[in-house]
Amino acid sequence: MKLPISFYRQENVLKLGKDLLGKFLFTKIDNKISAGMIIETESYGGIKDKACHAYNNLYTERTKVMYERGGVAYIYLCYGMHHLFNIVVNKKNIPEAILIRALKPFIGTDVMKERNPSKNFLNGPGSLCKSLQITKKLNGENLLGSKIWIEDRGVKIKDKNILKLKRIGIDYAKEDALLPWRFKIKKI
DNA sequence: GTGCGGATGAACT
DNA sequence: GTTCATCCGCACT
Repeated sequence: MKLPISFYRQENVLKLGKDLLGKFLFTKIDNKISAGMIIETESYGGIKDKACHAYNNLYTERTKVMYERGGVAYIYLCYGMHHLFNIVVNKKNIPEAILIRALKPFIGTDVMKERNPSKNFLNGPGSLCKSLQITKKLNGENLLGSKIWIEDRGVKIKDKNILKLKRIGIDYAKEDALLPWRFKIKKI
């Protein structure tokens, strides 16, 4: 079943980063469904997090989506070539989001490989967006809609099987770059 | 209008 | 571990 809106409105972005592990991200683009299980996330903690685009309450055309109520998609272009998909959480005007970094194939593997022939087609935030055809067109899209959504299929990840690691590619955030806000399912 | 740096990926060693 | 392709968005003038 689709995650209810109340899930996204919770106020603990770190708990949500962990809770999203084992959930399933779906897209339906051009009438083709593809999906994967979320196995790695990173939490971005609002105006006090130097790694967050909304640090210091920065409000621009790009970041405004993060100020929406939880339950919408924040998608932007990085390095001029990669789309990155984030889940906006918490209340309106609290700009917190969770970046999806990796998925495990579930549905529509052939379609995904066709869109992204690379070996790591769901490993890495830019790669998985290419495979699921997530583009800026979906920026601000409601995650309970019919184009992009997240389902709970009863998979439970125990806390002892979750690795807590520092986030990647944000060295400019100085001390915040060391925060263990990346969550990953331990390989069994 | 202009300058500059980035929440990356792929292909290397 | 390294390099580099490649261009949007932010902050300024």
